[in-house]
Amino acid sequence: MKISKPKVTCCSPLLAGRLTPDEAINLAAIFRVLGEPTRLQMLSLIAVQPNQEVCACELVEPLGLSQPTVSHHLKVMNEAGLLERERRGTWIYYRILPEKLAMLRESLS
Amino acid sequence: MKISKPKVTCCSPLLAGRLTPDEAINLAAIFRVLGEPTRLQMLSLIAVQPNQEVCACELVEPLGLSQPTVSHHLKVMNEAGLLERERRGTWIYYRILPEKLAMLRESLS
DNA sequence: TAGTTATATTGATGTGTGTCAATATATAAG
DNA sequence: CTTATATATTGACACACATCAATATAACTA
Repeated sequence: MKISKPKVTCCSPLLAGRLTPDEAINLAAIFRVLGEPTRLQMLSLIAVQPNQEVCACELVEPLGLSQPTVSHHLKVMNEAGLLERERRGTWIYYRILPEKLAMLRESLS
Repeated sequence: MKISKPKVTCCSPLLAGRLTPDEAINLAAIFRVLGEPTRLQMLSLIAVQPNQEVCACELVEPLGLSQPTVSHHLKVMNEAGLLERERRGTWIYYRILPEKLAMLRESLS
């Protein structure tokens, strides 16, 4: 029996053939996550960190949003496969998953 | 005086530096357009046409949506710079603007 | 155990938008 | 001008979701 589920396979190329409804739903879900200015800013903030990661608390002040809102966006991007999270003590650090971005790039080709 | 406005310049690379709020808003607006399953299906339907174009009426039946809804999505994608439109008699034909997709690909790198 | 800090969840609220029926507009042909 | 077809607009409705305050949970420390 198969246990591991493929996390980074969702998108057949957009222009290569007619998308099935399921493919369209899955791909659109990821684009919708990127369709929020706040989340794009969070991604760019993570990307400019020297160690390519950031803890949730470090995002609240530069974004000017409440802690629950930041937590919500991080959860959304994590569940979409755009961010991975690692707990270290009290803090939780988030990193961008470049494979997911690469996959999105392919879907636009 | 300059008349033409640059249609295909909106997105600085997402991970190359901290996005300004304006950049984030502009880029997110395009991703939000792609964040709709119906619109992705429309793009893929256009892409598989032999002449890479389609008239609005040809989309209603395969999508199973009303004519106003199809018209609405076409307008959204046209205003986002993803589709160009050309009137030929009674019909209006839509084509994908590959430059826009290329620009989006770059923004994900 | 209690206290402190980081993160998550809940509930409420306002805004955005996908969808349709009905209607309007545009173009071409008699 | 009238008719027919293609496309756009309007208005209404339902649903999704970004946001916050309040609260809960988790992890560390004393």
